[in-house]
Amino acid sequence: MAERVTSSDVARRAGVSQPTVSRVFTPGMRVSPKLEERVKCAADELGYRPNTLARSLITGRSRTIGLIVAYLDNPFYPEALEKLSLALKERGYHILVFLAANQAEEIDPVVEDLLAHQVDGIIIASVGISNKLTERIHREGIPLILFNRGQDDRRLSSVTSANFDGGRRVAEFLVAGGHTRIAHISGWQGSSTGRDRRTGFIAGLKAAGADMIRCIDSRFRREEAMEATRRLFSATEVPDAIFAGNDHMAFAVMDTVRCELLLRIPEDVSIVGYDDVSMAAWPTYGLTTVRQPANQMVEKTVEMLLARIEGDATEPQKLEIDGPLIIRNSARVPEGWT
Amino acid sequence: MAERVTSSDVARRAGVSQPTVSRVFTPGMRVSPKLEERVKCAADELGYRPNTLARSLITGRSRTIGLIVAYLDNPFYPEALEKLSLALKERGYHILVFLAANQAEEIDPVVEDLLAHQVDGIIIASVGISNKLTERIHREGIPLILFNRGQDDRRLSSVTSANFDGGRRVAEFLVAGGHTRIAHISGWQGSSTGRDRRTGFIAGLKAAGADMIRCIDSRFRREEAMEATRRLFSATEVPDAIFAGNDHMAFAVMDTVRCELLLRIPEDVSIVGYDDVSMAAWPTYGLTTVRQPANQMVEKTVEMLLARIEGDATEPQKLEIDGPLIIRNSARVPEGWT
DNA sequence: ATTTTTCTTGAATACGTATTCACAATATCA
DNA sequence: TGATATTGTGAATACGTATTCAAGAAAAAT
Repeated sequence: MAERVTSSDVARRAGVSQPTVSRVFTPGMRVSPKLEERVKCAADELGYRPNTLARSLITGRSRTIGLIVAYLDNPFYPEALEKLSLALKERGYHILVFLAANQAEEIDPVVEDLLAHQVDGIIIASVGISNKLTERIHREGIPLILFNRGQDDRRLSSVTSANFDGGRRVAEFLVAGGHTRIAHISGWQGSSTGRDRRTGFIAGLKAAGADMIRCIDSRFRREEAMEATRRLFSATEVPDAIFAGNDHMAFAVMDTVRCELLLRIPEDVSIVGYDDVSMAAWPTYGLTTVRQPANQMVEKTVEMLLARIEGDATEPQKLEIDGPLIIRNSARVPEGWT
Repeated sequence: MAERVTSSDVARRAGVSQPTVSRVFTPGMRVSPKLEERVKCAADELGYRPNTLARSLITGRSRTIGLIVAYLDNPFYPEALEKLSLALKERGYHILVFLAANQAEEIDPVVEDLLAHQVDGIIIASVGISNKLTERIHREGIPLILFNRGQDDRRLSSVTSANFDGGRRVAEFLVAGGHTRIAHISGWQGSSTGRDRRTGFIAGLKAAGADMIRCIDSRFRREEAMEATRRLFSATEVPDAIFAGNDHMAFAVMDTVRCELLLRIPEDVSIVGYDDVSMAAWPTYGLTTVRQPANQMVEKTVEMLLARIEGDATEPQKLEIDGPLIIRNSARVPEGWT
């Protein structure tokens, strides 16, 4: 019933050879205007479209990028996904999406799957990859980029924001605001992103002669962040400022602080997040947060990826993009802060 | 550099023929245990994986589903995407994702693109499709399902929630709650989802002898919903209840009502949404809303799709799944409401 | 007008796998 | 044991396109 129409069918109807049809549909190939018109006409009548699979089999490139992403409940990733999809579409690439549902899930088989699909490149957002697979991918020469996640391997490229600096800047901001009992609800310490923000934060506090009263790893999870908040406030020494490892957790903290503990923000406690997802600007939250410049991050990711796919094999590189602290109403603003 | 390893390479090394290698990697084909072991061993040593493209070219099925989705800023869709991806992965299918960034965008070329990629089926979430393309897809016999969106065409299958009933139920709930100045900020009236909820709502009001004081189409957009809210409250007759066409807009309404207009919810005005995204349960919002049973919707979508792909061609059908009204704190609860 | 060059086109082939088909080898039965 | 049924395997081919390669037509140069 699904009677496929092939280039040969078109050729027959247009009275030309199959290669001619192929040339008509291959950008950059020259065909005489007369034949081109005849072929296009016949193709339209038959409803012909080149079979991408067969084309990819020949050329060795599928114009498809594999994307692995987790944490879709954190709005940063849908936003990034949207931008990535758009940027790649503009350049004629498609996206094969895999969701690494839970953190613990092994992504190696997923990557194997992508390789079997002959993707031209791979973007991995917010998850890590095993050494064995890194080796394999490196050998096969297929470009891979870690998005919003670094990994200590010379062969891997990554694009992140300047997480250490961001964490440090938050520390300076909170100390300057006169906070004395500062706590941190950190992102997953098994991830570079979570670690860098934390170490940057600690370094910033130390440089200012301050310290944290408490640090709880809530692994970027809402429920854990809520639980951590309760723990923080059930201790004898109650925090007057909390830095959350990302916005997603910061919202959880704010919800808990306001609705369960019935405290005011920022009068009783200041909250700072990380990412600047669009929700952070919603008036209900008005979250002070470090912006991850998603547009630039995506742009650079795509750029690096395509450079390695189409151009000459560039060296792997780790890119860190700086992002500003966006000041809103969830944290006390120091006097005369610029 | 990217030295591909093919089934022939494996065959040579294992001392067998290429078809034998193929059989080893084709489930359901029988090969003697001895050879199977030899082949698997050789394959491992060489790092061989069957080339999905070549395989699909032969079999005519790519085990890939095309997914078109818009409105990724409405958390309902990332949630649905995640569930869809998971359900399809379990059944051995992959997802080729296309984002129809803005509403107005023509999705026809996108579908054409999917067809060229030989997808086995197509899921379109929250967007419509032209008659011409419907005809074409119907002719080619490739299964297509509209998700969370209906369309008046006998040839199209769709899975939605019972939007009319949902709207009606909200009306009954608000009237029973004693509201007398009820307004509706509707979803896009160009979509069945937006229309059905609205007409159901109106029908429910009418049945209860009530009426709307105002209805504004905010096309599922946050900004427009905020603007609509301001308009509602700048009129002489101010609403005491607002039904928003989905949760995404309901949050916008709540933000505006509380932070700009400085009114209390639900004391001054009741707000009801539609979808029951996970955010609706966040204590800050506690949104009373009609649940779209996303799990069931996804399950049914996948089931219908695969039935048409793998099984005998079933007739197109339009499925409506009922969802309950979830009562939280954003709307006054009628006395003795069950 | 003849040679050289450029441009078009078609015949043949390759991409990597799945699938007949025929044949050899083994197992089953009388 | 001989005939038949049953596997298991390899040679050949097909899937739909892109890409040599050689040849023919047209244009440019002599």
